[in-house]
Amino acid sequence: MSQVQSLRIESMCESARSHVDDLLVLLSKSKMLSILYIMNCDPTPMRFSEIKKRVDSSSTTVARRLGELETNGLVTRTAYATVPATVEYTLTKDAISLHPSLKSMFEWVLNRADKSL
Amino acid sequence: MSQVQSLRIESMCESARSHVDDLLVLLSKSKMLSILYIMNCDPTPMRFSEIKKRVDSSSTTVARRLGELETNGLVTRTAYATVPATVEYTLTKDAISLHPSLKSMFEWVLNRADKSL
DNA sequence: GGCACAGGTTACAACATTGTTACAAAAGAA
DNA sequence: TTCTTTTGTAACAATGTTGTAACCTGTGCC
Repeated sequence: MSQVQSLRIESMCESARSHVDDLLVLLSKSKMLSILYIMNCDPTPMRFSEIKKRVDSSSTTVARRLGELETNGLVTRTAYATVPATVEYTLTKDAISLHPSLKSMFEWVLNRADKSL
Repeated sequence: MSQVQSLRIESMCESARSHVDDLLVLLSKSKMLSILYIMNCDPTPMRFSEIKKRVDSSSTTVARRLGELETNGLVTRTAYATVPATVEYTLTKDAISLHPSLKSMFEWVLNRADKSL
């Protein structure tokens, strides 16, 4: 293999690794796993206030997380021109496909939390 | 149900919820999922330097993460009086039981990272 | 007009986390 | 004696993240 090819492949791997890292950083942000889990458990469009109530965090943080999820194509945001405003968030297919992992991870967490009581 | 009972149960739930939150905070710390995944994929005792190399982070952060994992009963640390010092880290049974979730989560991440190239 | 509501945004101060640098211990090799 | 190695720790400055408080929109209701 030429040095050029080798370098190109290496840089591809670098790029792939950085994408992986980006995703892990995204998933590791505070409340992110909770938001995904909550939305996955109740797979109907969910309103901002409902999500905020369930994850128990500030508007700022919830808005930030939802924005990041939207940017990364994991949720879609739909605003309705009602009064007062209604906004619904829905998980995309990609996010839904994460559900099995998320579910078993939360089962592990719940199980462990139980034991430590 | 008496008010006392109701309060007790409520406080138990509060306590359980806080344990869940603590675990999620732990798992959401930087490099934590990577460390658990790396160690789970190669389920033999792993040395500090090997972990550090594979997660590609500073000694400080790796040491902090491993310390937190040990505190939470997810890894055991064994030091050998060789020269220079040798220290091996092993996942506990509890951490190993997280492997299926972790594995499918990483598959999802890798899959998504691939697509975004 | 003034208030309420949902769903945010902005600015900012407080707090948390990170990597860097320097250091340490222990003993064998040069 | 000094160098090397592994596995860290301590201090600290830089950076990142959080919640709070204030504010905004648009409109129906009193």
